[in-house]
Amino acid sequence: MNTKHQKISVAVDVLLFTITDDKLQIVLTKRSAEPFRDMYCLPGVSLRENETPEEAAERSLKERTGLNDIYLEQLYTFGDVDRDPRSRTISIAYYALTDPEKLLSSKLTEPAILVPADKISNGRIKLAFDHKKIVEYGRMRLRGKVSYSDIAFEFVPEDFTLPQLQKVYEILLGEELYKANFRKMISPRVEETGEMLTGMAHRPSRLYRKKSRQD
Amino acid sequence: MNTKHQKISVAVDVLLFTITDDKLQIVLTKRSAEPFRDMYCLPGVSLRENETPEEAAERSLKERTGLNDIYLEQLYTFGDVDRDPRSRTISIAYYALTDPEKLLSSKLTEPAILVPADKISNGRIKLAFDHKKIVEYGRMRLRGKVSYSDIAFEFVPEDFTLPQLQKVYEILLGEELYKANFRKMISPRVEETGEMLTGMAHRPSRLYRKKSRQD
DNA sequence: TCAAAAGTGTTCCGAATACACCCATGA
DNA sequence: TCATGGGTGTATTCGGAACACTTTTGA
Repeated sequence: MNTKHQKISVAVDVLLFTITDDKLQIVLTKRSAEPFRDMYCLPGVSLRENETPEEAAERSLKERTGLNDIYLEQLYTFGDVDRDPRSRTISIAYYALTDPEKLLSSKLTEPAILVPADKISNGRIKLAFDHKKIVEYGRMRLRGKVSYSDIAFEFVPEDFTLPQLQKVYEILLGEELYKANFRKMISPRVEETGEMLTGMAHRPSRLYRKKSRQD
Repeated sequence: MNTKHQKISVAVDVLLFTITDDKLQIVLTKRSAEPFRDMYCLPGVSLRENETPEEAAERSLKERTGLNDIYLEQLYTFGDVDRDPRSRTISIAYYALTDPEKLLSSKLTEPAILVPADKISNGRIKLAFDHKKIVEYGRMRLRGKVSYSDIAFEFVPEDFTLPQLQKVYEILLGEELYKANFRKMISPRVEETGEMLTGMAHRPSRLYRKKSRQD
């Protein structure tokens, strides 16, 4: 490893997922400058000398969405030689997860919008740079992690009902689940709050909370 | 994302795993310059402007081990602010897998050596920079991927016996497996070559090959 | 003929799947 | 009272864990 000077820039881009309207959604911002002016892209920042990539990702999130303290994990580093037409730039991509309540209450700053992930995947919305690739990679990771981790909980508020949580699983996995079996699978990981969610034209559902530590 | 000039260097480090003497082994090189002179570290290169991180990883492998065309996958990008005392440097880490035959036949170039991963984990061998962290992260990933992927096959020659392959699984998982069950699990993914491995003081074992495509 | 490791068939168990049913509410 | 979705118990299936056994070689 030698440190001859390189002319390589380092960006940190963030893929913020949430679920609203029973769809996986992603936060985008509109580019105000060339190249790709007026196209959408992932919120990103240039890595500063005195911050870690993770801090840069948090900064980007904070700037664009006002969000703090949400699930954040490094996704992949994209480094195609021509991914940025201006200059050689690598992008350390992170993905973040939040429940829509938190996101909508802190409201997005101006040019940021929430779009269904499917509209990117199917090409209805085109993204600048190689950001579509980043989105696809992130969706893949998300799908892969659902079944063996607790990430699904990141998409619901602290208190939630099991039907709500089941819906999240179904959206992330892309398939319907059997109610009874889902409950058996999830019940060791949650605990009742004692509260109910009422007001529906059917039986009220119990509210649950994630168990802090599996026994 | 803006492209104000940064003074951030980009390195690509490679964690090459193999298995010899029934132990997981890692290729290291000795540093010839300050800082950390004479300490061991992972083989790495400085990312060039006209190459992708993956190409840089391949170049590093080629330089240090002569190896081509082996399993290579991006691991993680390490970016602590003070991970390199000389200047701000991020490291895009890759990990590579090879069977020992290939590695030993193409022999390591001078300062490169093969050491048991455990000697790094338990502190008997100290590495420069944050490379111990990279090693631990790589071992974690390796353990995680064994059960749901085919990476174990990368550690055996093209033709191998099931006891050989089982040993690889045991080393990667860190636990003993039951012969009969291991065979049932693995048999749909392999096919017999028709050859046998003879010369042992016990029943000869059949040679197998990885099935190209699962039916 | 014996030790050592290769190789195989069968039982056992628990978790995931599938099915069938009851419950509480607002309209 | 009924449509709607919440909630639960039980049978069934399947794959992994565990066990017991036979086979083939060199020494």
